[in-house]
Amino acid sequence: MFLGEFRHTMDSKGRIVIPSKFRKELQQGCVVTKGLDNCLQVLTKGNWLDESEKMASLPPTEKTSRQLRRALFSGAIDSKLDSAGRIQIPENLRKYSEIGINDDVTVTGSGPVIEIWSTKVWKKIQQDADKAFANINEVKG
Amino acid sequence: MFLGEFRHTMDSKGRIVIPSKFRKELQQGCVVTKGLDNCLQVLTKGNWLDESEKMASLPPTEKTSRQLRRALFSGAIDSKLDSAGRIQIPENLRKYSEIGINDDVTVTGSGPVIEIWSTKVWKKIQQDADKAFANINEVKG
DNA sequence: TTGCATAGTGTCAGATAGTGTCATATAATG
DNA sequence: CATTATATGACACTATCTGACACTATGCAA
Repeated sequence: MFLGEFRHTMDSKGRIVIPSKFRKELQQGCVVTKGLDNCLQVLTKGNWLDESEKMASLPPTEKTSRQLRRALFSGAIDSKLDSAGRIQIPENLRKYSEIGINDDVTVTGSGPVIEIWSTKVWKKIQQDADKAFANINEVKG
Repeated sequence: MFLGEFRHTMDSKGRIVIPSKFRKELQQGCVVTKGLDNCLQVLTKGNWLDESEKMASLPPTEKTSRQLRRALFSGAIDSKLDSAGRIQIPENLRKYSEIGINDDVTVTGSGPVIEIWSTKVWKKIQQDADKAFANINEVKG
């Protein structure tokens, strides 16, 4: 279970530090994939296998299932922490998440997965989320 | 399991570099065939046997399955990586995939298979794929 | 058959991207 | 406050990619 919010930066070689609290669970390797709203997700090997098995079993003759498979697998990368607790983010995922070299990054624990955000994007998302949350409470009274 | 997305080019002799992460699994030789949606597929010997058995077992009375089978078998070549990790793409497959000499190529991991795309085609496909992926996650989430 | 043209193969070297390690700075902990 | 752990920048090192080029094989024409 991953919890919390952490500020980091992407180094000049495209690497991001994973907060030390998260490292133990990822020691056996992890998979980085595209998440919604331009974030990246980091999954443990176990979680990834569950996800991907669903996809692999879809019939390849169906166009949409082919598409799903492509999106999932091409947007994923199998990785591991280096000795300093960092992971390398490949170019296509940097682009997808709008995280450039030396940019600020927010890493959040989100239950079973870790999410990585460009801090710029994160702030915006969080404002929206707060707003929605406030509205719900108003309605409920 | 093949994962990720890589940019390369087809060299002046019709060869394509296979990303280093994929090479280990292909060391024992590989099979290149026509894939759906104008891509080429690269399979390990083992996966090729599985796939081709599946195809062979499709009912030959169905017209589309006959067509699939013909495309799959007639378009297939068995190949191996050269010392620089490249494979030679024969003319008929270059034509099928719309990859010309010196063109940009995108190589994607798609689970059990590797797909090779003209980058031009891939960009289109990827948009669709990402959309399908986003939709399914919205519903789930 | 011989010579020529074309396609494919093997090898190499420079450029670049990725990886590993270390030292310092900063933050967390007792 | 002292001590430890963590984060980040720097740098050297390695692997990979790419383009070049020479060599081989094949087919075609003279």
